[in-house]
Amino acid sequence: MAIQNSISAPVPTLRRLPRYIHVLKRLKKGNIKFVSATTIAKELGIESIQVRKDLSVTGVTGKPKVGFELDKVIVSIKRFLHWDNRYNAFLIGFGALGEAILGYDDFKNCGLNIIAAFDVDKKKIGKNFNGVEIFSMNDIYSLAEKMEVSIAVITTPGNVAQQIANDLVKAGIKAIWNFSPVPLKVEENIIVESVHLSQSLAVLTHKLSK
Amino acid sequence: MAIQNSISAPVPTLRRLPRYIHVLKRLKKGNIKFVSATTIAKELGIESIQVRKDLSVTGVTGKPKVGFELDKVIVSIKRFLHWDNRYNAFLIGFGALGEAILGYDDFKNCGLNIIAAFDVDKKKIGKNFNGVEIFSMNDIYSLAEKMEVSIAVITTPGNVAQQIANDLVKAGIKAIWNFSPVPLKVEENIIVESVHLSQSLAVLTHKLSK
DNA sequence: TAGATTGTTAATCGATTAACAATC
DNA sequence: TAGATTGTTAATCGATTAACAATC
Repeated sequence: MAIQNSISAPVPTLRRLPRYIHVLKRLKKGNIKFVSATTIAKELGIESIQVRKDLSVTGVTGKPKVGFELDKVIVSIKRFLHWDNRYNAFLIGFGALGEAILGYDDFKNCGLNIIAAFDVDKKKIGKNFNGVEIFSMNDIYSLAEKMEVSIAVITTPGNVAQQIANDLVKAGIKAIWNFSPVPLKVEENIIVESVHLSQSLAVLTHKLSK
Repeated sequence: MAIQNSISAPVPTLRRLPRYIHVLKRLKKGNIKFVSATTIAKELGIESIQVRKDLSVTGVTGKPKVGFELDKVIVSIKRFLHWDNRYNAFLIGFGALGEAILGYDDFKNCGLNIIAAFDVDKKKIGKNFNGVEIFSMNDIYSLAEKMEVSIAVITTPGNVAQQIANDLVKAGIKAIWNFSPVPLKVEENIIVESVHLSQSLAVLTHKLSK
């Protein structure tokens, strides 16, 4: 099987694409059919040339003078991000953050299909949240082997995150969305995307004068 | 009063600095006093030259052959990010995400001091969580005027976020940590730092082959 | 001392922005 | 048609990486 996915894009572009979807969906409610790069740019406070460059990587084309067809752009971005299907996912750690993620139904439109959650807290195990059952941490490996899971969302404390990651990789997981504070070490072909809110906070507080 | 804060740094550098603190604190537990840029880099899977460049912006210096003194680096980064003091903050929206943020005590070490929370849910109003009282949304403006608040953490749905931002800016807020999905429009001198988890998810799913 | 590491200056790389022909 | 907008190629900008002298 040949390695596909040769079509890539700069990470900053990938990160802007969901913002375009958001704006476009909002405009769509106003019954608008076509939109120019300038309009999208204004909504987001960026430059129109950047919007055109970004959209071009998804393969969508517009009409000079007219702009881009809303629906075509949305479909094109979604396909490019693989948001036109859903990857099965495990949620590891069902604290407040885990609950926030599981409760946010819109992630279903972002390729994420959480099919099981895991926690150490016996009071939570066996319960059901938003249609997803919460299992014991001990069941991760066996369930991961049984089910077809691509993504692990790790919201546990740092001290257990690496071990959990190891287990999941062994069980065949392909990608980790890491909310734990530790830098996970995994083999080359495993995708790790980490969210560290303190990084965002650093940008904010640094800009604030004392 | 002169405008200070002329010392700046690239945003990617600002975002890496908290990661260094995390690694350094971990090493400190092992009773290590000095560390080389190479060691830090290896822990994070990046290049040592990048670590040295990043650390240099904070003003800290190391000793050739020996490396950097752990404590000196931590103090230097914290000062640079203004994490050596705390900014008073309001948390607007006390859903699962708001609870996760309020419950994460380590943000206190990242310059963030949440002094009040706000929600529309009458069942939550008047309650206390992690030492912070939850008020009615209607009290935001009056309380913001009374208290010395620098930061607003907005975790509300998108449809009310802009109005809340407007009110808070009028009441004298300086920065907004925005978790709502809408792009907030505020006057030039207000700092807005947005967290959109779908952006991170886009990077992950795009890399995943179908 | 010799070797390792810092810190600075220069080179490279990649993303953003500009310019402009093509086109509806 | 004239004007607005796309899409592509080139120029600029800024971050990353390389090179290397200074130094403990």
